[in-house]
Amino acid sequence: MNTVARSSDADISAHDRVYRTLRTRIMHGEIPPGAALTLRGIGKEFDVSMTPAREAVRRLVAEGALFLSSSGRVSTPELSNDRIEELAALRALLEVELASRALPRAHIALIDRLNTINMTVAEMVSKRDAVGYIRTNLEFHRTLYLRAQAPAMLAMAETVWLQLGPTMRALYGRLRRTEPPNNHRLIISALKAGDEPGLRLAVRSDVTQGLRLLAG
Amino acid sequence: MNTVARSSDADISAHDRVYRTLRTRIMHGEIPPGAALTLRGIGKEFDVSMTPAREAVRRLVAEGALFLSSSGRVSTPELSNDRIEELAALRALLEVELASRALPRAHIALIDRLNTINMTVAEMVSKRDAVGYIRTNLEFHRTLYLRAQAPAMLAMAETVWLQLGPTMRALYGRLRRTEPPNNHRLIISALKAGDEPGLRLAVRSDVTQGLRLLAG
DNA sequence: TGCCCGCATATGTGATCACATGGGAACATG
DNA sequence: CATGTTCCCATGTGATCACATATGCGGGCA
Repeated sequence: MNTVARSSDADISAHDRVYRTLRTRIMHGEIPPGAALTLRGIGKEFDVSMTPAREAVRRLVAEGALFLSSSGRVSTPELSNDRIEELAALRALLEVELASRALPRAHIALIDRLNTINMTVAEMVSKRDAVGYIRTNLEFHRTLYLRAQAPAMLAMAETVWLQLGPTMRALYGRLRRTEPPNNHRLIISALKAGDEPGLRLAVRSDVTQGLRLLAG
Repeated sequence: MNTVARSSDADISAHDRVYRTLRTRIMHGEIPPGAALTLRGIGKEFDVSMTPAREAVRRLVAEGALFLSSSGRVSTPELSNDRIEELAALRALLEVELASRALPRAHIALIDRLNTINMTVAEMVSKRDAVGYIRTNLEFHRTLYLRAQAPAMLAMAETVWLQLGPTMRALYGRLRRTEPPNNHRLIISALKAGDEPGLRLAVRSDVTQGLRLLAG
């Protein structure tokens, strides 16, 4: 089977399909930290040869989504506390700016959509669905930041999410909280009121809260 | 020649050698915007097959250093003004934070090194050596930011430098200025004085100045 | 029983090949 | 001379193979 870019499968290249699927899995916390991946295993799962599997893995390594050992083996990263704190600081830096830029463009339709997404987030929390929570929580943030019209900045924020994916699964998995997200309501309120300082504070709190309780 | 990881060449893998070389070229502005690259051409230059060339290129595309057309051809990016402004804003955001974190650790030895580097920067400016200027200017910034002990943040800043590499070459090439970098002296002064607000302002000015004069 | 050594194999790396396709030059046409 | 068309080849994609080596397991030895 030497078929290249077959017109089924939406005309997408093989390595891109593999890349996108793995990226989503990692970002949403579907893979725990430290899990090993093999090129032949990936190839077998996606029914492709090692070549596209290698390209997808290389790309994910470049984005910090996967860790490459000195012998070339790949696995999801196991982040140190220092690294987690640094990534949290990066989230704060980037996302506060993104929210601030989105504020003047945040009309009522956006706020409605954020409210709807936030209800799904609360549902995931009550169901203790860690992966669902991470996915909808990121959807909440991305929906807001898309309004900032700053694609490079959003891409950087998503890269940070990607790096934190497996760790977030581990953290929220052991967290066991049931309260719906209070900071999200603060974000929506600040958007409604056009309150920029309040928005910056709410985003910063939302982004850094879950990562503070590590310390072990 | 099927030799894998031959012990000469510092035991570094072929794709890594290609990657590092291309990355440095791009970041230092040795390649103009819109220049096309081919896998076979890269392979021929580095005396490797297409495989490591592809991996290196993929990685650089993932970092935004190269642009991948819809048909798979790769070239250095030609950035829009909006994109340049956004990347400048990212530089400001990240590098102000890095400088601020480096400030409490900036002892006299560091300031001496920065002064030395800055003399080389001035020399490059007087020689109108665009590539040399970009290289030493980035060395100035990296030397300072290394003190921040924030590797993820520094990596992000370097990714932004990488994306701006070819564009910086084009901008400074048409700039033709001869004044030595004044903002660098302001940065050093603020470091000596332990003046954090002054440092933040100086870094922000230094980072955003050269990119303001585009507007066409 | 615990530890170390060796071997089999799983795994990554790089080369090479077959193939589809897009880009650009050469040519034709108005 | 300008513009559209055709065709060839340069180029990217993916599969497969050969090879070096790290990993991990099993057996032997203290």
